[in-house]
Amino acid sequence: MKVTTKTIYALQLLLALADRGRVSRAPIQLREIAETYNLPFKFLEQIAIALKGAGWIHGQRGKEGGYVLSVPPRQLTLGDVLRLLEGDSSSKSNSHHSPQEDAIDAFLERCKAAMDDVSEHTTLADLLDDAARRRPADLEYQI
Amino acid sequence: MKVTTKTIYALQLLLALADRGRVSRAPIQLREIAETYNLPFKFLEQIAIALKGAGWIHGQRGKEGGYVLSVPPRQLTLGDVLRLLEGDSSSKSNSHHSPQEDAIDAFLERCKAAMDDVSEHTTLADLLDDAARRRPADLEYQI
DNA sequence: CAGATTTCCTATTGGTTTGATATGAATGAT
DNA sequence: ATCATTCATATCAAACCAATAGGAAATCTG
Repeated sequence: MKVTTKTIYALQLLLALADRGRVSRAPIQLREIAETYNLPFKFLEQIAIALKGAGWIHGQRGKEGGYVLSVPPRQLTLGDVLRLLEGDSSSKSNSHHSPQEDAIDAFLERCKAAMDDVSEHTTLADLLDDAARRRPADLEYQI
Repeated sequence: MKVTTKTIYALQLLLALADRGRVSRAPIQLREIAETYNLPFKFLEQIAIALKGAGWIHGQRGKEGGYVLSVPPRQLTLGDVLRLLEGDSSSKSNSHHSPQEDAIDAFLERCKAAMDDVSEHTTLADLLDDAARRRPADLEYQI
């Protein structure tokens, strides 16, 4: 029902990397992203590691290091991101099955399915496009 | 993303009251519901008070007291229940509006809207029917 | 009226999650 | 070598969650 700020930050990070990746292939430092978007650097670090674990970004260590998106933005669905960061939530382990509980579970499952239908059909590229659309035209050239 | 057990219990309570309400108009005690469905009594009490506050159930105090559903099951949507128990979550107060954040917010809003579309169109009566459908036929007559 | 019973109300507790910071090791560019 | 950066853990405070506790208020029965 409620999405954590960790997930929001992750999306912002992915957005930033995708945005920069359109222009240059040079790695981008977390420190810079944290500053430009006003995000807690150390927290971002943890999130970046998680994203790296999923194989979506590549981290280059050392000086001049940073992160690069390692997946085409059109190929990464926001459902993927939500699933990674919001836990699996598929606690099918409840062995008690009263008809009432089953009906409730089924209802909640339908809610989740409706949400998934949106998130699985929205890609990072879509999000990037939407952000660009919301950016005033005269800022398009500040890149 | 994750629904609390409080909400689950609330739905079970409403289901129980709706089920009993089809037969008799006598109030049903929380103690009994807690026992038959194996729910923590004191916790149920709090939930019942919340549901009463929303005007969906009526509480009768004293001996032979209990709770009665005070709303037609077909009129109470599960969206109503979710909204009451899962907080409002409409934290539109964020005055910082980078295009990126806006795009992310819009995406999450679309997810929520998809969920709401299901929950607002599912009523307690639907849930009751579904539970009855899942109940073996030979238990229909145990009432 | 007296007593029993049930809802109503508020506080508190233990445990988990969340958001964030701290510290330092590993690694790579120059 | 040096420095900057990712990588990896550990820790912390605050918030939230599930549940319990204790009693006040109301209402039925006798």
